[in-house]
Amino acid sequence: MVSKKIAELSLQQVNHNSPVPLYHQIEVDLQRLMTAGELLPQDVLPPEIELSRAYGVGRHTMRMALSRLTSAGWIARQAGRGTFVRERPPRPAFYLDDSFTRQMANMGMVAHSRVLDSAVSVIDARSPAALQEHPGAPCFYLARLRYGDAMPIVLQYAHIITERCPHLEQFDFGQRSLYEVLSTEYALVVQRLTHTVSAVAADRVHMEHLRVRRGTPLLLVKTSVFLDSGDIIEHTTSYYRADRYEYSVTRTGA
Amino acid sequence: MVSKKIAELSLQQVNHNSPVPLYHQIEVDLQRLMTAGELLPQDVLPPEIELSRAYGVGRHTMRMALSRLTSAGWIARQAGRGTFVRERPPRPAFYLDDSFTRQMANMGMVAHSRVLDSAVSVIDARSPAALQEHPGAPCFYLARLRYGDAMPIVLQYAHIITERCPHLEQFDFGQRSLYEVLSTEYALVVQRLTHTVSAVAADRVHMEHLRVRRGTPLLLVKTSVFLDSGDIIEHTTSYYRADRYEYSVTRTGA
DNA sequence: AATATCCGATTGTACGGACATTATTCTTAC
DNA sequence: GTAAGAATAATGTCCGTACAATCGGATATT
Repeated sequence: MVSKKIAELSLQQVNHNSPVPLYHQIEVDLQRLMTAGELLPQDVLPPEIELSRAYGVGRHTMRMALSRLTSAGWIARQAGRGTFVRERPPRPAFYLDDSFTRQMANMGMVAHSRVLDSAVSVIDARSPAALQEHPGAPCFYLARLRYGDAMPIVLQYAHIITERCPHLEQFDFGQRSLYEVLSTEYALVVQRLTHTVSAVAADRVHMEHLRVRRGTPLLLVKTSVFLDSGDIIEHTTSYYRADRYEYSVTRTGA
Repeated sequence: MVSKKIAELSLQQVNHNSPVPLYHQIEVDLQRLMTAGELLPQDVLPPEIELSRAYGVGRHTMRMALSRLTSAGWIARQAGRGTFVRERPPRPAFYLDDSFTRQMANMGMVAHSRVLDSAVSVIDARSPAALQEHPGAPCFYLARLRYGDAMPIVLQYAHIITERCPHLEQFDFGQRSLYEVLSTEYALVVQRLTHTVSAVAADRVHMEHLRVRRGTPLLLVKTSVFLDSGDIIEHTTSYYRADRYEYSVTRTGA
């Protein structure tokens, strides 16, 4: 278990005159090496004393940077052994891209979807409960069956309120994520989203589309998306095949 | 905005010969003052230099304690102003134990639980897959049926690796959360936790304890808790009655 | 009276050194 | 050969100092 040599790493020199604290400049630089693949999971960093010399800072400053990277989950340290690069560099807790496409890609599957129904309408009493605060608001409705490779995975019913993003339906959401379109085309910022996960037994509609037996347990995920104005912009109800999909979430420490 | 005087606080002296780091002894002492009400939200702590003198430690050690209390959410510091006691002492985003109790309370129900089985053992091949990286590690096993009012809600199987927290079983987790005990008694910091949610059909064991019919869809939640050292410390498998419980999570954007 | 300036209090950043603790590796004794 | 012990290497704890940055209030100026 030999540590990386200083010479093997393209450390970027710190700027002692910058108003940015030295420890933070070092944090950013090491994060760069880890995201760029110059430092890989399981790799052992050079000892802090060597790093401090290489960066031209005191040991205390170097330890400050390493300690903060430890709290943030980038690295783990063990007395007497060394400093190790952690398995998965922390990702933001907030995925703004289409998580279904991403998860399928992670599992080595190709995601695609079939539109079952779509309509431009308004919010009325038959719309999901989460949207009832905006009766009469124009909305875009989309029912899709989404596949991983050739297997149906999820049946999704999406309602998007188009009051602040007219003609949203013109975009191709096979290519772009909703969040990306809202941000670049309408300058709308997603501030918060909530997921509520439950389990239900498959009924006749699910049986047909997801090709499961009646009563098979399905994951029911309700997603609400809110803008920084506080208004809800999207609500989606999704029925996942529980045998082919897991909902997972990571929380990183206070 | 005048700060508390040292004389007004019943600081407990630290033990310089203890193997417990001084900064951690101070952390625990200040937490005691805050939970006991001797220091209230909005209160301003004495300046770090006075505190360090009062505790008989160097400024660096004092800052270390205050810095850790800051990360944990107990206090907030502002250059030029002072150190303030935060509004709500850190809440369980994290605490397993506590989160069930809290959720039941939110729904106006009284939570209690029945221990079905508990044992001190070691990780072996029959242990959950998530723990297989630590074969032979000592662990504490706890199977519980948890109720909201008189209704069974969830069947939980918890494995806690006690390698770095021996005799963890002596604490009463009806009163204290796992996170709080790890933090104050063992100076261990929870860095990350992951939840994986799936759905399964009730089998015979579930039928009996949760009092549901065979095949009823249940929410299967697997929780893994990791320390800042990168090591997993706990894994819990929970079977929730989906008709009485929803898993929900909110993500707030950058 | 309003504005600008200074000053003291407090936290933040950064340097230095000393010794302790932990894990690994190497040596030695049997 | 194996096991105990010694040396080594790494992180952890703790102390000291110096100066910078920030904030609030007091003072001085207009």
